Amino acid sequence: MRKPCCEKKETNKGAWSKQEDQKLIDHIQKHGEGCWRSLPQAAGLLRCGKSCRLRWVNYLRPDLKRGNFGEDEEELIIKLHALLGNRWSLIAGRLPGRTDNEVKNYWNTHLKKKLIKRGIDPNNDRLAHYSAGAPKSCLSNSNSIRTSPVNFNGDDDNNVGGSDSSMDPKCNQTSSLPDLNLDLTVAPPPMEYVGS
DNA sequence: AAACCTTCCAACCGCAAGGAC
DNA sequence: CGTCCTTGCGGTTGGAAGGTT
Repeated sequence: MRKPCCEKKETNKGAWSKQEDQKLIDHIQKHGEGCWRSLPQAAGLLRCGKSCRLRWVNYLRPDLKRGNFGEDEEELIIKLHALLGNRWSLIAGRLPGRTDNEVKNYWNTHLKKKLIKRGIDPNNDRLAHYSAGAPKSCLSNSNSIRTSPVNFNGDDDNNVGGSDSSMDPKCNQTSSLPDLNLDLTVAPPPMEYVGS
């Protein structure tokens, strides 16, 4: 039986206070990320490392974009989800400044409904796309996203098609799927995202 | 104005992968 | 090689905020 990550130590739960945020930011700015296990004590926080990591990754990181998703981002999420399924971290990895949690929430609250409106089953969008009835709006309306072969290789940790042998079989079908005409390379951010 | 309902998002939980020993 | 520990991921939940009656 695995021990809970926070043992029975007295740790805070729930929403983070500004002081806690500041402590975490200060500590990471001084020492960098890493060793989340020991970070709370070192930073003087009554939180478990997991909680600190989540707070940093999802909310405090300076490179986070935040704010509404653009249409390009929406379409990209939809396409990536059709290809990858609920692999939110991979999807988020293709959206600079977005976190897996943010993408997941956005999918569950906005995009699911959007797909349903389009007549696509969001739980089965992959099948829907791959069968004959894929709505044009999903796959062909990709002017904003360059069309070229899927690029998942390189030095990226999120190497999808490569070493990830745990990938579910459906993902391995990608090589035999119809040409989805997807480009998953990260293009330079559109101007609207630069400097805002 | 108040009660109730719905939506949204930050945070938690449990599990699995991978590295260290 | 097996076990333990840490990290990261995805699913789920709780509560605040906004909307409706």
